[in-house]
Amino acid sequence: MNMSDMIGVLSAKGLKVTPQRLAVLGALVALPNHPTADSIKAYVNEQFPSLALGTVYNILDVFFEKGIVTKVKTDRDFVRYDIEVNGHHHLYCDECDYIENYFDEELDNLLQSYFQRKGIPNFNIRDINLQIVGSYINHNPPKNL
Amino acid sequence: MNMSDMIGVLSAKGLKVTPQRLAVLGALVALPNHPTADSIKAYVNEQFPSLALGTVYNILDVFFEKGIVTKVKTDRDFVRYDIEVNGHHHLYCDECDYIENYFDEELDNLLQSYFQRKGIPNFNIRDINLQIVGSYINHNPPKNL
DNA sequence: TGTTAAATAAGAATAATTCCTATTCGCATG
DNA sequence: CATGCGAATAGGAATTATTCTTATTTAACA
Ligand SMILES: [Mn+2]
Ligand SMILES: [Mn+2]
Ligand SMILES: [Zn+2]
Ligand SMILES: [Zn+2]
Repeated sequence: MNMSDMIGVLSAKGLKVTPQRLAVLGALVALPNHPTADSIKAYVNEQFPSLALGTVYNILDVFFEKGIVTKVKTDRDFVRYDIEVNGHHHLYCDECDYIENYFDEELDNLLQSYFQRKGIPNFNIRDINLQIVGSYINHNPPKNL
Repeated sequence: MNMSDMIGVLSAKGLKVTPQRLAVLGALVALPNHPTADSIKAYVNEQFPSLALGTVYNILDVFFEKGIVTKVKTDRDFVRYDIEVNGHHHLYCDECDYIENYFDEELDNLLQSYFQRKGIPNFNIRDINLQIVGSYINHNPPKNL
């Protein structure tokens, strides 16, 4: 995603294009591991020292409301953000805090047909996310959270 | 789960049997909706006013370490606890904060054989949890979080 | 270029959770 | 049953992720 793509993302949602928003969007694209607000701030601050943490939260909230990011559920006490808004699943590493995206159309079709056939009484399914927990072989995770 | 079952659970893990631990265990059994530390305290305090919130957290931590409870991942800023430690999935209601257990052996077999066949490169799967997001028809959730 | 509503910076406030420590208590031992 | 000890608890302080507040700045548009 290049600069004009990012400007397009913001404009398309009716958001003012500001350097702060572009920087946060760029961080979300650059950081591979579902970053926290804090790690986004740290990343952006290298080039843009004046960005305040409160502003990062404001921007992420707006992005969330507009569907530009999603939040990733963990059992730790902070939220992680995800620039990938198309439905996908996650690999959770047991041994570190790495969370990797997992796309699998075949799996999605399998699940869809399973629940279409079987259903859940009294419940309307809108979305299904798998948390695949385990560990990498020869794990060498990126440093950034 | 009755009182002697609960005493058995604690003893089996080498934990001292205290009234506080029994009360928290009882609350976990009684509260159907993956309660927070705070709602466990509120529930227990009705019969046991002296139980301190810090003690609830201590006890839940010990239970977690011993595998008596698990933590349920949400995108809100507090942790919810689960007395059901056997592998299962969750229905997340869109419209309220209800989280219901979902057991489905057929589904588990389906997933297991799928991943046995397909695998994930460089990753060892230990556990798979589905977050099934949607809404109940005619929803009338219990009051307790 | 000037106007204006929206966005930001900075710091205070909030709330879930953790930490600290004096006191209490379960339980093993005699 | 009494004693002693290490573990557990109560209560409050500390921490920390997140939210709130407000004065200042700025992007967008006429
Ligand atoms: Mn993701
Ligand atoms: Mn559960
Ligand atoms: Zn790892
Ligand atoms: Zn509901």
